[in-house]
Amino acid sequence: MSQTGRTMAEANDIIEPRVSSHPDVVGVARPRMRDVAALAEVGIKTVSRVINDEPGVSEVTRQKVLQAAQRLNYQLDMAAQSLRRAGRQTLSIGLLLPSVANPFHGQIHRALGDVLASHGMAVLAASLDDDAAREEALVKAFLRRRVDGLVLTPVAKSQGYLPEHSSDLPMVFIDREPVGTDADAVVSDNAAGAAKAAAHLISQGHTKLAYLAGRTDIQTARQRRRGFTDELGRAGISPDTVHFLEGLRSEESARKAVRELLTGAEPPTAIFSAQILVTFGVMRALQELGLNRAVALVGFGDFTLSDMMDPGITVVAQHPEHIGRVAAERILARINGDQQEPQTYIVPCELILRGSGEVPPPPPNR
Amino acid sequence: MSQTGRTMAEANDIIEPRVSSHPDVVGVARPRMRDVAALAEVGIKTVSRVINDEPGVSEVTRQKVLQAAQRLNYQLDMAAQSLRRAGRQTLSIGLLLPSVANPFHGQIHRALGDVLASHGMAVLAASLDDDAAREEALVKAFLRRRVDGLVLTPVAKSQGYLPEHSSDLPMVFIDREPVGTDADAVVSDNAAGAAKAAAHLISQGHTKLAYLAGRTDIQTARQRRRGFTDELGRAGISPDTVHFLEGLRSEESARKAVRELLTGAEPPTAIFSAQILVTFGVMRALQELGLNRAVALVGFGDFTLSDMMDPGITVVAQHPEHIGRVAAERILARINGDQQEPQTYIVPCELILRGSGEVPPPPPNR
DNA sequence: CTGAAAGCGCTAACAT
DNA sequence: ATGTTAGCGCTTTCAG
Repeated sequence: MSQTGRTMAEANDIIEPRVSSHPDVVGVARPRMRDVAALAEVGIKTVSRVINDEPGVSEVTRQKVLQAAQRLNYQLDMAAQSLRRAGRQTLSIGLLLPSVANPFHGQIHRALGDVLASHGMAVLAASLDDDAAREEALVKAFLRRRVDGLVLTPVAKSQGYLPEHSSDLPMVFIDREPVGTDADAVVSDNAAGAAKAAAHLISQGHTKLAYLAGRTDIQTARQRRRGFTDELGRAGISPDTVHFLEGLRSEESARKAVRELLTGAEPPTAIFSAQILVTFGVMRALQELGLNRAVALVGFGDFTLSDMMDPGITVVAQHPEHIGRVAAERILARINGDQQEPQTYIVPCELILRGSGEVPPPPPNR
Repeated sequence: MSQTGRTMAEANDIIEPRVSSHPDVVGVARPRMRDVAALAEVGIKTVSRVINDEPGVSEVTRQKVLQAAQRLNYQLDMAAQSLRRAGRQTLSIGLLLPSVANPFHGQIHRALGDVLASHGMAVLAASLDDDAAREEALVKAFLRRRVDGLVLTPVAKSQGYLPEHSSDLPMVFIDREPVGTDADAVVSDNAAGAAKAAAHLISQGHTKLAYLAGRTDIQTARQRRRGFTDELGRAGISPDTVHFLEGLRSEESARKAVRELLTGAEPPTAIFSAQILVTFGVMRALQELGLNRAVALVGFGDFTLSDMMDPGITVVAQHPEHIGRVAAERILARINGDQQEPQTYIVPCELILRGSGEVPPPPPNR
């Protein structure tokens, strides 16, 4: 009655602490199922059944195994498990964000992580920094780790670098839609949000508007611009009377641009900022010029303390928790075999009035 | 000359696309080293050598293998690799934070992730929400995934739940020191930072101070309080003249507390807030009471737009990037076998003057 | 209800 | 320089 080459008596008496093979590290190697089986005096498969909550084990045996596992502080090795298991899932997904330090994406991460954690799934997170080369490298790194799925904010112009059979790998794009690949996407309703901002400013009586934005090469920026200009059209405002200042890559460049805009000819009476850093730059410029209560401002993207500004900043708020939650649901569905046609899920934006967007235009006289 | 039971000719001609065993998923299973070996007409070990950049392969063979790998879009399976490889490392670490949505911890995450990524290591991140039960559960989940190390912000009163041989698992605590476990820690110099704040307010002539804080049961809060009171002692200010309001668990409770404080008897002329949400509450209360330019404020913890407030908020800034970087270096060192005595690494704080801390006390007359 | 044997994809150790 | 074999810790398959 030998068990894996060791009698039961031996199993109880002789504990051979395998020395860790780690360089410079002395210590006892972590126990394996064999060790638990030996201690519980059962076969290894019975341990496997107990650990995995499979049926077909008597309660007595179960308890014996659980006690042995506890005594040895046994922890299943999921890597080994997933190597053999049907489906071969690793119960992990890869998350690629512009930066985990960015509050907007941090909130997405949080919501997504919570949903996935409740399904026993782990999240591997990495920051891209709008670096297309990194995007490709990190996707490959995640593939080597055999993640069950990928959730990413694409920065590369195209996701054509993905292996042809990428359809095998569940993927959900967030914030931006993919290019050159067909996959689910979860995005804000950028066009409608920007349109709401335009409509709001127009409803306050403004006609001399300015549209300020950052990068123009990303989809979200184009959608916001389209929503804004479409609304101008609906309101019968000629785009010629609107200042479009784009390509503002930093808070500082936005600040300078606004200073020039407002001290130049035909200054606008209301500003829409399509990007959060641009919004910060606009706020600075208005404050410096003492125009914060004289020029209206609506910003795309909410932020902490927006209501503490003078005046409070009216924004088009995105809902990162919502985006994260939907992305989590989609990736889970795909992992579980959902084969429906890839689809883009649109999360609505919300116009939040706080004062800056309700600054009226100056009286028409003179 | 058979290769894994298949002749070379067959290897080239017959491609047997194993069907994915995934439920409802049709598709070709990802290629293994065997497949690459067959295509390149070499042994599997040669493929292993090439893929892992091991020496002892002729350039010609190398190229043959690389081409085959590329053609099949081969990606190494790191899980299988780590199962057999010496050292058995998974090249991943677990990161446990209060919340990945918290900007302070997001910045730590970012810095840590960058350093680790440059060493080919992945980061599994999870949010704890100050839930001790979650801490333990998530640590175990990470252990099952065989992370090479753990970086965590402890919330449990003690880390005694860790397996006895936890010394085998490299661990670095951040923001707070561990209890009941001996491990490296990387923390802000909370005491010195709070002392700087106190010294600054006192140097501005304030003697009627208030100390507001959140939870009192965490180490960082106690250290800040100690630093603050120690400085009072050095300056010869009796703690009896100082209001200590602690246990303010939210921005709102801080706001209310400050309103009562300032409308009550013996109002302070300067406030130190030991926690960022408390700082926000204080700012709100001061603004509501119209006292933002009349009562001095120094807050512990920097935040976006702090300089845009009226007045700018003087803060004791922590350096999350620095904390993250040091934590990454420590966990890497430990993983690589560093056996030195566990140590606490203290990252200095910086007092940043922006106006609110430089509000002078009211003139003594009356 | 239980367990022995085979094998997941890979690398270590040892051939050749 | 290259290949063969065993085995990492686990689950599958199949036999009791």
